[in-house]
Amino acid sequence: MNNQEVAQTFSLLADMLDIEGKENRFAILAYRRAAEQIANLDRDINPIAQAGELRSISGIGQAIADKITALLNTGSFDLLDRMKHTIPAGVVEMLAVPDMGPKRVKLLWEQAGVTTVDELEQAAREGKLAGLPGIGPKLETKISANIAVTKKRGANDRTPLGLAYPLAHAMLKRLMVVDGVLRASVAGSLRRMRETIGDIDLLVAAEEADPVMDVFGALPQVAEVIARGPTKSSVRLYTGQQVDLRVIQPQHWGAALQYFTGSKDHNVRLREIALKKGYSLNEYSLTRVKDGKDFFCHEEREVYEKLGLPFIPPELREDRGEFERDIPQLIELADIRGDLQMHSTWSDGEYSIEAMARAAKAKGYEYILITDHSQSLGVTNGLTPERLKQQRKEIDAVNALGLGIRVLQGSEVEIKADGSLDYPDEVLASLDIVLASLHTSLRQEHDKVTQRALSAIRNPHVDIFAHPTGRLNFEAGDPKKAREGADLDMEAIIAACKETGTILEINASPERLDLNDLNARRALDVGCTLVISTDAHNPAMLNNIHYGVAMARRAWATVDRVVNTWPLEKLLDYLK
DNA sequence: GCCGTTTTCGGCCCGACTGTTTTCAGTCG
Repeated sequence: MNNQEVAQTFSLLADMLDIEGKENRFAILAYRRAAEQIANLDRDINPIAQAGELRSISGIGQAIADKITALLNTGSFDLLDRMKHTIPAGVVEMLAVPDMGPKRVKLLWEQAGVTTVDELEQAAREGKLAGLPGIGPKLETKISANIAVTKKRGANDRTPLGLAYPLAHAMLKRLMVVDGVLRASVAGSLRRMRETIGDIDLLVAAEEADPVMDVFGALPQVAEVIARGPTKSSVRLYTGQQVDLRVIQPQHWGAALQYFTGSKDHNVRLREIALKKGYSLNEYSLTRVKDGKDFFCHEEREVYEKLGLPFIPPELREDRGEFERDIPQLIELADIRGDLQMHSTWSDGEYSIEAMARAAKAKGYEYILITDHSQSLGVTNGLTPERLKQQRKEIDAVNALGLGIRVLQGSEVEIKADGSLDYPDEVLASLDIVLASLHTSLRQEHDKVTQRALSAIRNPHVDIFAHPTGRLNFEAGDPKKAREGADLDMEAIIAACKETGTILEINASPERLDLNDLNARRALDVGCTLVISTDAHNPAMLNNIHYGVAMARRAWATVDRVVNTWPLEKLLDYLK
């Protein structure tokens, strides 16, 4: 069982206990916290369990550690078996329908015999829900509509960051120019730059909420207004996402932005710390408990300052150690000096080398690496060794133009299905920097694909292992199309990169984000170096670099560990 | 069920909105 499967098991257990309604609610909360910590773990839980070190994970005590051990060894544990026996799977699935929580699910199951989402849909349609305790005609209609939305979107359908980000900023841009709006920001998981986003959260400061709410509800992206109160509106977009807007008074800005950025677990920890220091924290202010005095925070930073904490950047607010460890000076967008993966018309890029160089110079870069595909990747017009030589002449010519940016020749060399590279060593040796990556036969079984990657990493000519897993979060033009990455032994890959000095790429293309934050953090913990590259196929795509920087920040990366923040001389020295 | 720079026992974050309610329960984040 992998980490996500273990986490889902405890989340399921908590759901079942919630519905049953007998267990102490804090015990259920403990199961949920454990699930969250396991999902956020940057290492495989199996070796941790084998070493008997599960209790070193925050939120896991002896009881849960024992359950995890049994789960990993036997596939289940007693309480899980008992609960699965007690509560039908279809009953738990009803929780995925909005407005259906544990109480209503239990009510419908026990008093109306509803045991699946389909039966719930039918019961709602036939008017059998209204009249049950606490349920009237409005809720019945709402549940019916919610089921339709759930079925259309799929239960746990989070939106990839790269789709949610432009959507949210387009809406925010419109809200910012509403009369009376003083400040506006995205919040929630989008501000933390998580790789997937649940609901989109927007925060606005204004004296009057109504004009903002009016514009919000009438935005062209909005299909339906779900809720509207004096400070909060929720809408559903045509593209399926829910967007929550909070409008607050300007003096509440700092506390509100902190609160709505989350994560939930981070905020719970922060409020616990506040209470220990004598303050109660909510989204409006810090309140001193002894005399009820309110301390407003105009800036988010003041919330942390008042509690005696360093400012914690949004990307770190996941309860992954940010309260225990020193907060380093994280890498920033402005630290990037060059882009070490991009394509030109020599293979499948859309612009000439000169055009890419000029665009990179305009971004303030000092160097770029042209990394057109290698010969075996036919669909991309990959380069033969002969064409590589011709390309070198063109690169020399571009460098002779005096554009103020250094253009290097590289290649994104295919790691073939048998683990060999697509160019002989003497060709690789002629390149300034060599990337190796997997595009084909990604579905090879675990050991085979891992060995294949390892043999490339161990080739002394290979400098960078690019978009390591090969996963796709979505595909431009077809957002629903995604694919899992190769089934790599990431721990072995990271160890080999550390041993050989091979650089691991964070591919900043929003379709990839590969390495993701957890893998990148593990790589840094082990001592690897990283590079953040856009894989641009046109000048506009160079701007995707911020997604990669965000992943690196979520991995706690500092400039000394990210090679394309270095001056070119230092980078080339390192590669020798 | 977890946890401790007040605690190894007694706590465990806080508020908005809706629908069903004559004062609040349920859901959500």
